[in-house]
Amino acid sequence: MLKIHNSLTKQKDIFTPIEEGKVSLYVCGMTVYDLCHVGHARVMVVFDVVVRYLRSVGYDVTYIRNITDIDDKIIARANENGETIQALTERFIDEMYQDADALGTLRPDQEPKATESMPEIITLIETLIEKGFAYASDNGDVYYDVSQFDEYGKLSGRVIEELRAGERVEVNEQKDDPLDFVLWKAAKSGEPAWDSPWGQGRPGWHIECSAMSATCLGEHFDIHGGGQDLQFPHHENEIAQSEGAHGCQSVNYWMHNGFVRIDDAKMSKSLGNFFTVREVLKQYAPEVLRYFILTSHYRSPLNYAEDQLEQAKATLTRFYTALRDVAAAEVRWQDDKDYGARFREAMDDDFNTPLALAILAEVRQALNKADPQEASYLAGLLVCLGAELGLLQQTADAFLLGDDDDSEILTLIEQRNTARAEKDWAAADVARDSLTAMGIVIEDGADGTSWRRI
RNA sequence: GGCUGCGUAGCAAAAUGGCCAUGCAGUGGAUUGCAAAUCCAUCUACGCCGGUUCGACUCCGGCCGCAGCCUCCA
Repeated sequence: MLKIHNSLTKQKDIFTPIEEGKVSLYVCGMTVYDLCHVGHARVMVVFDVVVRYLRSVGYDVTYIRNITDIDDKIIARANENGETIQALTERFIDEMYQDADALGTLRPDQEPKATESMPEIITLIETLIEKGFAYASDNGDVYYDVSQFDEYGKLSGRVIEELRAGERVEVNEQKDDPLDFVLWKAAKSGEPAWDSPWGQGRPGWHIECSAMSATCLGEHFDIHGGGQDLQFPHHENEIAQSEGAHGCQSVNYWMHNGFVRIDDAKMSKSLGNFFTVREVLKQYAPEVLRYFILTSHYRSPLNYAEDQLEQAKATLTRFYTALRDVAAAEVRWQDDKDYGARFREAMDDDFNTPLALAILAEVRQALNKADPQEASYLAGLLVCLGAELGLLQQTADAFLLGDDDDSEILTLIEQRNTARAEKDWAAADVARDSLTAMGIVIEDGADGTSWRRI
């Protein structure tokens, strides 16, 4: 029985889909004006695992992740760079795919873009005005009237009066109330703009997700995900918009993943303390980053540190070492009564990937001890369990050896083995020292010498 | 100030009212020409103070410390 921690109820709820056997999932994606950083990687990997797991236990999942391709930052960056908004966003959408693909994340079923959803966005704003949840101001802005939505604050646990007391909301003369938020922004000169009943303008940030989720998944769907920082105000506002306009509950389960931190501070663009996925992948295999992300539960903070990546790398090396030279059998983990059952228990408990990885480690150890027939089964089990986490899907050689030229390595190994055959240990060690200097580790086994890169 | 969440061994990270997490690192042993890999064994825990209980890392209360949100942010 799958349980999901629901930000709306603040507890683990038993997951019951709206329509039996089907799951509709919407995840807030990237604003495309720069490269993805490790925080973005976490969202991608976490929800990738959610999708993989839900599918593996039989759900027909529709996975939507939007792309925000128009907003203040995009406009500012395009101006800075002296390029068009379209050129900028297309470039970074392409970069995003490079990172997402490297990390082995499955493509969402649909990736709606804000700029391609204008009719839906405008219709939604019109509905909100008709129903009295929104008002147009003199300058062509349209605002959501927070006081009209009784349940405002239900997701983030906020109370309107307290927000007002906070006094940190900037005063804007166009708004009736400082807490009201913008649905449609009137265009300033030179800004990209779309026609609307309120004049030329562009959508506010929150409205696009309400429009696109309803378009792709309907007015009421199962799971909405995103980073914890989106819980307020973005998701709170999304609820106000969707539920105000549609008059029904919009989302059953809200999932929020924790932050990536550096030195105990949130990794963020505004603090400037971020690593891009691209930078990390220069030094580590994508699978290492993915493994690192999954070593922590998705709701916990994840402290980014190089030695943690080294640990992840060492662990993966052991997994692939165990898989090396074993012909993996075709196995369905769902049929395995021991490890498979415990894996399911772990994942059913709000996607507990650290516990799931502990079970994979047990399989690995059993595999190392097993006789050939059992080994083949356990290797198959390991690979198919790994698949649900997006791990262990390469060949052992691809991970351990890489695909750089290895002729020199093979020559040295041959030299060393010739020396060993003659019991010329000094010469053998010279060859090995050369290999060590090249970052190569040698392993003499019963049937020959194998090697791997450090 | 308001609202969340967290504090587990050298590092990372789970579960659990009474028994093993797990990974990386360390130590001892087996194995090896020596290594590596592997196996066996093993050392380090539950922020502090009270309470509930036969028994608490686990439940309750207080304290301390940390992070996040309240403003753009995955």
